[in-house]
Amino acid sequence: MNDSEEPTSGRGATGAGKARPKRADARRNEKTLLDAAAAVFVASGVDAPVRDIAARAGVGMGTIYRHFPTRADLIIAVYRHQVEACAAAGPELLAASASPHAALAQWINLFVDFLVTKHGLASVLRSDEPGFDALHSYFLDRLVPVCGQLLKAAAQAGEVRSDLRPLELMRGVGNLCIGADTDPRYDARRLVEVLVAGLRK
Amino acid sequence: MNDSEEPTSGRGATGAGKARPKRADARRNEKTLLDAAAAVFVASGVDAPVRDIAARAGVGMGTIYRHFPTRADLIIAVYRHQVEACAAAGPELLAASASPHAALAQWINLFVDFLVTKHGLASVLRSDEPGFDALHSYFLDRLVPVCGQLLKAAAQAGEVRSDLRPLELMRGVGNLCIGADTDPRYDARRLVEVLVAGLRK
DNA sequence: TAACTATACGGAGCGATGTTCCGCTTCGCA
DNA sequence: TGCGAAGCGGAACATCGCTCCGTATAGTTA
Repeated sequence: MNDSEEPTSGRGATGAGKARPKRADARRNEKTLLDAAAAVFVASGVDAPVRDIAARAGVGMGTIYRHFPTRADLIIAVYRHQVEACAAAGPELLAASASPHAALAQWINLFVDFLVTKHGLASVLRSDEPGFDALHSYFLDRLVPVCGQLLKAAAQAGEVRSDLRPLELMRGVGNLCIGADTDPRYDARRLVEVLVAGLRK
Repeated sequence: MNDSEEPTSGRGATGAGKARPKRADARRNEKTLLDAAAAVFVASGVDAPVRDIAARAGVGMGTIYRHFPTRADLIIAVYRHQVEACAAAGPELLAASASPHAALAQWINLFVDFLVTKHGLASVLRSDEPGFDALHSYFLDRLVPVCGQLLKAAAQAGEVRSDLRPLELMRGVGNLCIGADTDPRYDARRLVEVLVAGLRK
């Protein structure tokens, strides 16, 4: 596919005309912005103000918003690689593991580790906050099918109940991870483990 | 206890001097504000702007903030009765039910019903949002002990695993309820049910 | 090399929101 | 009836996400 970090959707919306390549400074700034955003997210959490990211990258607000139409798009771009990796791990685990339920559990662990290590990502994943639909949708669109595959395999093996949709499971796991990074008394991993245990028939 | 709806903490902070009673108009306004807030919360969700509540009550911003130092304090005051009722239901269920695990499950259902019917309450319950510590703390302080009692009874009866702290269970259940009111595809009740099932030894 | 134009940039500014501040009003007591 | 303290209203402040538009520059072309 297109290997450049494009914000949200393919750009070739209007007809077949091949899109003009971006100017050199624009490409440079996009990279700079992604790096700055990643650094700021680590330092201050995913909720960090857009202004901080712009300042860190040494660019103006306008620049950030031309490259990433929305705060959510920037977050998506920063974590796209890791989400893709997580999605790819699903089938691999299923193939490598003897029991589908074990594969499901391992895959969910992967997802939880990802969420828990990104300060505030889980919080921002919940749909309600306006403007974050794109973020929510991206995660769900990408991961729900994978989860569905694992869940279906486990259900067919008779290992788990079959009345739970992958969407619900994913959102449940995501929700359980909220706040795991700010309160040491709250161990999201363990709760997710309990949830996954509850899946068993 | 003190039957007046006091914002956050007992007011008699400074020494033993008995606090002067509030002026009549102040008491009236407090009631008006609580009613207005409850109505606005139902209509627009718990995230409704403070200005809307002030407008609905026909008072200025200053008035709201003198009675409730923070948006969170107002939310607490509005839902205090129901939270207390939920807390009181714990021991009753434990006494009435044959199996402690069943009592726990029923009690959690009560809590989930409460959360799910208040638009946006669950979202606002997560600690991270600054200024909402009070809300988070109130719910936890009030309900965690009750949950602990039920959990302990169930553990002692050998019905559930004993390595999960009540705080974690409560936060997990609360988190699972986030977004249940905005997305019909997400059934929080069922997920909580799965979680509670996972508690079983 | 020198114009010239599409592209990109910067940051002031807008609208929303939570919260604070302070001059004015009103209650309730003497 | 007067007066001080309690209470009130809402303008104003700080912080957000995001938009707009005048200016700068990359890259092309003569």
